[in-house]
Amino acid sequence: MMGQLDKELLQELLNVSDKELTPKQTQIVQAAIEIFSEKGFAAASTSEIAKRAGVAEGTIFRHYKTKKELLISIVLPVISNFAVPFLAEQFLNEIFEGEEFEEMDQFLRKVIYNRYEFFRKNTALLKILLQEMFYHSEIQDTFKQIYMEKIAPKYRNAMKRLLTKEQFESIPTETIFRLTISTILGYLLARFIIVPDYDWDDEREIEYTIQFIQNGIKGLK
Amino acid sequence: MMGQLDKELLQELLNVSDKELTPKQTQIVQAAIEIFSEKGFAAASTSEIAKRAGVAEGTIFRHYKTKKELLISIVLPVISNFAVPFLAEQFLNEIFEGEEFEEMDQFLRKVIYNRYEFFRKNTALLKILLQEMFYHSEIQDTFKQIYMEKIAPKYRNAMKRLLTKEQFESIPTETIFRLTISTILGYLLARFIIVPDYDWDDEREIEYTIQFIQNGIKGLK
DNA sequence: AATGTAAGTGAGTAATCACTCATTTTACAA
DNA sequence: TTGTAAAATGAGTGATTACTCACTTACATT
Repeated sequence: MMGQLDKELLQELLNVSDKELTPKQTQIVQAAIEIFSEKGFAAASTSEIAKRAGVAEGTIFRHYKTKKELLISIVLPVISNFAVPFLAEQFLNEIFEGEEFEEMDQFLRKVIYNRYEFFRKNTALLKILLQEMFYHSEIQDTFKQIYMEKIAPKYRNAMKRLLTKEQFESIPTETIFRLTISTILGYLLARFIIVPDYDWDDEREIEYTIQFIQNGIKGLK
Repeated sequence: MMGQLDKELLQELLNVSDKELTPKQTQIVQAAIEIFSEKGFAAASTSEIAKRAGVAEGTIFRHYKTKKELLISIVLPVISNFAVPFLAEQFLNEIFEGEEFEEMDQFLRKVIYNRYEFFRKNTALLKILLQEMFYHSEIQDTFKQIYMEKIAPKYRNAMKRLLTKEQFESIPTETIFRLTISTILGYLLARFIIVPDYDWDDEREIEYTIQFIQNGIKGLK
């Protein structure tokens, strides 16, 4: 189960604001991720987390004031990583270094394969995020802030390059963003969270998904 | 809050297998829908449900053996109604009575406007379904059964009419279904559950969504 | 080796949980 | 009006919950 967890993201989780975690604290975070993901936050008990972590229940509350604080410390960093294609300068630069021709194709392919790996490595964390975002305002607020400050402006810049002038001026980028993200997330959620046991032909599905988005956007007027 | 609930669906909920519900039982179901939707199943307490329903806590367990049985009795009928455009013969017949030209456009428009109303009237029920499907195998099993027995074959029939022969034979209908449903659900979930307070221009969004899907599919090869 | 500080422990606590059941209330046919 | 079965009640149950705290252990520094 934990073999699936992205080691880099875990590392980041475990070093919130330069603070080193003790070995037992690491065990607590790992156990919490597993159990929150399996049963949901509300149905997960601190006694079960302590048991799976191989730790006394009191140890959890040495490091986290409440069960909710433990959840938040796990989930908030995931949001930033979720949006990383729009945060990292380098990521978009690499796309625009290629030939002008078929830039949208490159953009989509790069984003989808990158986020595919992210979902594959962090399925448990993303399931927790997906579930709990509806019930915790801290998560919603962080999401909105990152969308407004980081994602939306960067995405708008990317679309200015990738769309025709008429399209960029007449169609709201929010709408194009919604259509694109729905299609990509629809694939990744189906692939890793809703029906992971289906016999997926990933390469084929991703190619169809890229074609679908590209032609879908191209035809908008 | 309950004013939003689809009266027909509620009626169906309240008459599971010809069984009439007592007035207090109706109040229990209504309160449970509200509270499950607000806090999630696991975080909802039977005492709070009883309080909001204006009923003694024991009354809940006169009608439902367990809290979970109450949830299941509420959620399972929603799945059938969720899939209704693909179940009702009449629905598809009306679409195919029109001109051959632009049949796909009619199909998408009819499905989207129909499901838009369904989401608008049953937001609370759909939020419960969305949340709890990941944790209760009864819900997952019912979903899979309805998809395999009802939705998939009917959708395949519809696509046989709406796609070119080459497309229908070369592209898996499951993939086309996934791409179409992702886009439609992406819109409806954003519209009613994720950011319902956004200032939505529904007619414009729906038109773009139809264009996007139609051109997206048309370009698949 | 001695000392100080941080980490870890686990029994204990009050609150809340889903659920039970003996009893009362209600609805309606006779 | 009376009899009766179904519906409703709410105090009570044991189990579980998140969280506390007095105490022990581990470990780095001198």
